[in-house]
Amino acid sequence: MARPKSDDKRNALMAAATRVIVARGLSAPTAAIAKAAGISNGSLFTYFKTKSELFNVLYLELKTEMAQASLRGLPTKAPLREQFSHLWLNWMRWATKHSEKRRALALLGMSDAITPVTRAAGHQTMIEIAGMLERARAKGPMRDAPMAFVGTLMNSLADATMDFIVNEPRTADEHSQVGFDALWRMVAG
Amino acid sequence: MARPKSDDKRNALMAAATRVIVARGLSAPTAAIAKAAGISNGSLFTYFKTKSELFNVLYLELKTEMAQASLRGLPTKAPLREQFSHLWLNWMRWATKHSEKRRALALLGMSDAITPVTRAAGHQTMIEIAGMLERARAKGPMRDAPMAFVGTLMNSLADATMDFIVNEPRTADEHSQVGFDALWRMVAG
Amino acid sequence: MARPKSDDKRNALMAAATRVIVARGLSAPTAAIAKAAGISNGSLFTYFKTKSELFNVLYLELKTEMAQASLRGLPTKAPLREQFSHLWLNWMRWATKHSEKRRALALLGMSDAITPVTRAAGHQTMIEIAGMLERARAKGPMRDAPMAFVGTLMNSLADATMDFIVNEPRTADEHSQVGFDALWRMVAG
Amino acid sequence: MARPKSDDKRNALMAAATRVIVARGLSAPTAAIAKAAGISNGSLFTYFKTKSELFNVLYLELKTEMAQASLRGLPTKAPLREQFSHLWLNWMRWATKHSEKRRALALLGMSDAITPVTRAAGHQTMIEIAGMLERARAKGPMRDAPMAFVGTLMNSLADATMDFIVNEPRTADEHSQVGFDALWRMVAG
DNA sequence: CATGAATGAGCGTTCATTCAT
DNA sequence: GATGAATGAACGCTCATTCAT
Repeated sequence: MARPKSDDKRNALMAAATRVIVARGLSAPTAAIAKAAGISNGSLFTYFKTKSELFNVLYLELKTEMAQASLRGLPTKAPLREQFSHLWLNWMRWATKHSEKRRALALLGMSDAITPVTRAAGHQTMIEIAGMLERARAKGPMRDAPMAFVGTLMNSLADATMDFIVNEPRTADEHSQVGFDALWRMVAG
Repeated sequence: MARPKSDDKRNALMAAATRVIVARGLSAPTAAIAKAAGISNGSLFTYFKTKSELFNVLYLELKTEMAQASLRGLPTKAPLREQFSHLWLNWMRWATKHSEKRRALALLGMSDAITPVTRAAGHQTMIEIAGMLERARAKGPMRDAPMAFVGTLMNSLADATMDFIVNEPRTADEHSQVGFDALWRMVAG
Repeated sequence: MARPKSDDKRNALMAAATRVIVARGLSAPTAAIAKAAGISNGSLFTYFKTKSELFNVLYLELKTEMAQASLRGLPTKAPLREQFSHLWLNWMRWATKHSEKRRALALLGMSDAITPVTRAAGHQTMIEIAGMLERARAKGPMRDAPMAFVGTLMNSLADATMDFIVNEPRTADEHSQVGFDALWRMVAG
Repeated sequence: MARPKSDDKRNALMAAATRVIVARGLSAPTAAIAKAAGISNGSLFTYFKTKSELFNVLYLELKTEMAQASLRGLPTKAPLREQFSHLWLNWMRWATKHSEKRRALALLGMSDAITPVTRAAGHQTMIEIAGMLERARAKGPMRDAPMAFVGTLMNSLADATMDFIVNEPRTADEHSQVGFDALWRMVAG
């Protein structure tokens, strides 16, 4: 496995891509990304065979980071609602703190370049969250709806909440809570 | 007075743009759109000064059509929940029936080409829907949350529901209802 | 001969072309010229088969007008130098007064569109002036140089003088005189 | 340090631009220039950011070359008239020998693409020539005329002479002399 | 492996000219 | 004849990717 090339540069490239995608959109030239990473345009392609590969890897990395941030310090013994609330607040805080990453992730999510395989892997990173959602709705009004649907609804609510709080960082925690309560009402009744 | 600008061609252009955007994304070449509309590449520019203008006009037209479809046959005298439910089902049916338009609209919504002015006009088309939402939450648990936030949540729920039913047209009505119930629980308690 | 179409429009087209060429250069679109003339773009081509033809006709018309203006009121009985001086001042005054026409003429003169035939015809319009030049240098230091050469020199001097006075209309007459004296020294010794 | 930008290619580009501009005018496509230089159309833009920049650089380079050619071997100790004559003949010989460059320079001189800054720099290259002209006319009949005017007249005479001799290379030197004598008579009396 | 020049397909837009009305 | 929409070739420039150094 061990990557043959410099991890530093690879990371610089990821960070640069995040910044540049946010600033210039998905059509950002590879040359701009390389420049922002402090390396030559040609070198980008020794780290990622194509622009598309860079985007896929970045997408997955950001998604993974986001999922892991959500799970940090989960009070495993506490009641479900409290666990879920903890997770949700982690999630929102990550989005607030890393708004650039979150924005890049959102953009990448709608890129044609992201393959179904990558999307599936992205879902996998959230499997624990999905598990909690599953339990949360088990006795609620959505107990008979397909999980895929419920998951979609949760994600859309999370995205909407992020969209909102990113622009109003002052009241971030407050609105995060409002978002969570809304989710819980929706799912657990 | 010479050949007048043809409404047929204009419409063909809009329809072609819708199709081609869905098929090839926002980077769809104007030449491809023109060809799909059965006209020469140059002619596209007698109908729309720039690609960007075409996108803006199309965005607004689709958004307007969607909003109007939602309001069709609204039972103005009925209780609010029934009215809203009617509207929601209309909305979802339009999305199911015109899934290409709905997909194009979603893509256009994230295009850099769409100006703030166009976005604002787009919001206007949904003002009646926003009014109903306002009344729906007036006594509910979200009565103190900013309307902008509640609106965002509703839209995200609508989008998520559409995303889901578009891929499962058989159960569209059923899941639309599930989506609405979720919304109502969230907003009106 | 009698032109079948409106002389008014034809003239408007010439005047418009003059203005537009000065303002936007030789690459001025035919549509811009038509618009400036108050007619439709298509109509331009009923008056001139091609853009090139318009340019050739305009070139010749301006050149003719310039030559005729030079000869106006020529004191045929006066000594040669006085006649020539009169002509030269006429010439310069026309250039000062119709600086747009003069500028358009200069631009047209270097257009690839102007055919050798048109250029030859343009020379013809100046044949009387050439005759005076011929007599002026008959006993002077350039008596053995080819007339074509002497003519070229005179034209270049005229152009340079015009270029100068057009930008300094206040001293136009004075510098015109300086230009003429220079010419006379050069040619007649 | 990778493939360095090749001077050969740069020069090929300049030479090609010169040829193609003469052959096809100022509207010569960049692709034609690149092709004539033996490189790909895209590569032109690694050497010159825009077509306009290429034109400006070429203009200045040709103008500089012309000015330097004029000054080669100037007999600094000789009387002014002899120095000036030497310079003039150098000038005309360069024009005869490099008639394509001279034609391209003339065309570029009337291009809208050439910026005032470039034009000013072009003037600078001829500053020594202007100095000689200044001294030549110091006691002559044009001693009171603005130098800008006298300079314009000299240039126009030079251009006219070049125009003439380029088409008659056999008698080039002879007519160059005639041109110089004319200039001297005009300026120095 | 790093560099950045080289490549060439591709794009949005313009414009002289034609042609339906 | 007048109009202005229709046409399509052409252009300047960009950019992902390759390759010589």
